Amino acid sequence: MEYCLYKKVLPRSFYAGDTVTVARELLGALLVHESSSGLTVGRIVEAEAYLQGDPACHASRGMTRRNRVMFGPPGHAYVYFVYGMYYCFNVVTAAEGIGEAVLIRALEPLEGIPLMCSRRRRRTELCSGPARLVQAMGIGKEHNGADLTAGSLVVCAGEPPAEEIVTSTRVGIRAGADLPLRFYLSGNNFVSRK
DNA sequence: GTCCTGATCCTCT
DNA sequence: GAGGATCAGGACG
Repeated sequence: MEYCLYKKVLPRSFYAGDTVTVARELLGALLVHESSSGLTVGRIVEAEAYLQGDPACHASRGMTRRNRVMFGPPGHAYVYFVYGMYYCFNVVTAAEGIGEAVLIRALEPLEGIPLMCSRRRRRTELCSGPARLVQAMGIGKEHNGADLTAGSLVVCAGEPPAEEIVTSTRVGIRAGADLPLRFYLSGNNFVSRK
């Protein structure tokens, strides 16, 4: 199967708008990573919005060295280290100066599945969870700040999803736990949690 | 400086 | 279902 990658890359303007809208519209889009060890592609099936003024958002208490890419121009990757072991991958949204982002929580593996298996050292649950997909896609801290509209790691438009979008509360947080800022594709088997 | 917490996942029981 | 792995940031003093 072939993808016309560079025709379909989502433009920066896609990310510049309302973060909740971007989070919903990212469902069905394709995350593409062309690395030295091969191409991996996954369809985004689950995402969470993190907003300015939202206590769960890393940027809620202003800019620090860690979160500064969230305040930069939209369409860049914000990759951060959690729990001493794992990385999570976010897409920076909203205008420059506003610290908002969308956490990608799950992908449906499409291309490079053998490579994902070898990176994950398992054959199931390759991309169903934020740290899992980062591992399967070969994303690392070196991608923090990477431009997602050009380069080896990009987001491309996919087919509009046939599934309905379900809204729920976010996973794994305490502050802001009641906010309906998690979105996933109904019935999709690759979502991390129902 | 020290302490604590965390947008997680894996391996047991 | 529970606990461990493992470390950077942020809050405090």
